[in-house]
Order: sequence, then C-alpha cells, then structure tokens
Amino acid sequence: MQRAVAIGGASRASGIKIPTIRYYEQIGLLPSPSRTEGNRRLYDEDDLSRLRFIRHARELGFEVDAIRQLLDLAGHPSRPCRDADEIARTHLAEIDRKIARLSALREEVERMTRCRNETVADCRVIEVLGDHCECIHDQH
Amino acid sequence: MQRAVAIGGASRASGIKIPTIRYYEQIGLLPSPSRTEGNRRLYDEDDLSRLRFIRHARELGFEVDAIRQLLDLAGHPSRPCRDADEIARTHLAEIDRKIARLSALREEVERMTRCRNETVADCRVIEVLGDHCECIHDQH
DNA sequence: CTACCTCCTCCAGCGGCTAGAGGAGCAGGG
DNA sequence: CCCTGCTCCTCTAGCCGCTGGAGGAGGTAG
Repeated sequence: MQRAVAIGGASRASGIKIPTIRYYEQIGLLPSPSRTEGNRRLYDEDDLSRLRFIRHARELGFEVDAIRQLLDLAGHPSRPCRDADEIARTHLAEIDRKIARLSALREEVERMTRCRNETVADCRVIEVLGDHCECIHDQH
Repeated sequence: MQRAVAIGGASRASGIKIPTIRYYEQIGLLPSPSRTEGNRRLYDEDDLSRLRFIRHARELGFEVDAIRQLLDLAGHPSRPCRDADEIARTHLAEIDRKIARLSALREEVERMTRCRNETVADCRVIEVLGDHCECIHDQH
C-alpha cells in the first residue's frame, strides 16, 4: 500500500494551492478523496498525478472543460477509442495550433534577446503572433 | 491613408468579442482609439494587429500582464534591448516549457487517435503531462 | 496540558471576461 | 424627410476560475 498525504502535502507535490484543490473537488474535476477519522482529505499517488496533470494543462491554456474531457479519456480504459476519437482529434488540432504559434513567438522573442546593444526597432513580435495563417478557427 | 473600422469590424477582424475589446481598453491593454464625431471608436490596422496579438497570446495561456510587457517591448523602438532583455528571457523560458509540454501531450493524444478499434487501456496522457521533469519552477 | 500547526467549512473578493438594459447615432428604403 | 433597423454608446451585473480570510476543530510535540 502506498502512502497517502493530506491536502498540504498534495499542494506541495502538485504546485496547486490548497483552496484551489478544494475548488477542483467542488466542481467535480477531482474525485472526492478518502478522509481520515478526523475528516481530513487523503490523497494517493493517482490523485497527485491527476493534480499535476491539471496544473500543467491549465498552464498550457486548456480550459477546465477540456481537461475534464482529457481526464475522462484517460480514465476509462474500457471505453472504445472510437468514442473518444473525435474529442482527441479536436484537442490534437488545438495543440498543433498552439505549438505552431508558440514556435513562431519563440523565434521572435529569441531574436530580440540576441540584439544585445541594439534597439528593438525591427521587432516583429506583434506581427508574428498577430498573423493567423495557421488558424483553423471559423470565426476570423 | 488606411481605412479604419468601428468596433464591430475590429471584433470580426480579430475574433475578440466587442465587450472584451472595450474591456481591454478599460484596463489599458489597448490604447484608447480615435473616435468619430458621433463618439464611435475607430480602429486602424495597428490596433487590429495589436488585437490579434492579444487574442493569440491569451489563447496560448499568457496572462494580461505578460502580454502588456511583450507589447511594451515591441512598441518602444527607441528602448535599448538591454532593458528588455530580462523580460524577453523570462518569457523565452516560459515559451520553451510550454512547447516542451505541448509536444509531449501532442504525442500522447495522437497515439490515442491511432488506436481506432482498441481501448484506451494504456493511455498515458496523465503521466505525460503529470511528469514535470522539464519544469523550471521552484515551487515543486 | 498547552502551544502550535494543519486542517475543516463557509463566504467574500479578484482577474478576465460576457451579457443585458436603456438609449443615441447613422444608413437605406419608401 | 422620416422611419426602420442595425450598430454603437455607457453602465451595471454576472460568470468562471481561482484566492484568501474568518472562525473553529483535529493532531502532535514539548
């Protein structure tokens, strides 16, 4: 049996603040963990993985609902992939767009850091991220 | 002289909703545009670029303050790069971490879409994004 | 037994939007 | 020239995703 930690430990392990963990439980993003006799939450390794996943996904700009879908996908082994396929594909497309635009931004920001003693007269950061040739969105 | 558009046109051109554009102006993320005689906002090409930039940056998970910094960087040609260097480097590191984790996630999600008629029994999406070996953060 | 730390619940507030009310500007057709 | 209808204006209230504090109970160490 693996050791379980209280909410403070889970917070340190995941980098998510204590009230936020409780909030995730409240909105059903995280299953209600077991409790001690004294009513304290106990998190096992699975819970911690899930918390780390949520943290990184949020940092990458996925919204709670998307994370919920991804977690469902990963959390139901018996579910046929066919059902999950469209969800996954949707997210794949979104991930690709994110990577493409981050790479373009990276290029420009790095260029800025290279010109140590010059001015940023020719910075094109806005143009780079403002360009939407890689966009798949309908709305613009 | 280039044509300017009203807020509705700016919204369609940038993919940002009208109230959000007004909100960005209110918090000083977007400069107050010129107005018509009838008090309507008029946006030129520069404003639209800025709006597109903000939209993409927000989608990529940058917070408003980071965007403000990046815009300042790109918007002051006379400013020596030395001043801006640290800001740029900080963001560069963040961008790199985002790209690394997005790539890992991409890999896993794609693997999920490949197994058409199988189950997702061996999905490792959570582990992939839960892993924090690329993290530079102090807090965990 | 006391001190102190972590945990509990409840609730209020903040950042970043988003939507609606109520009213004025403006463009096109009759 | 006026009416219809669309877009715009400001103001205010609400939603999502947290974040922090009050007030109190559990648990552990000296």
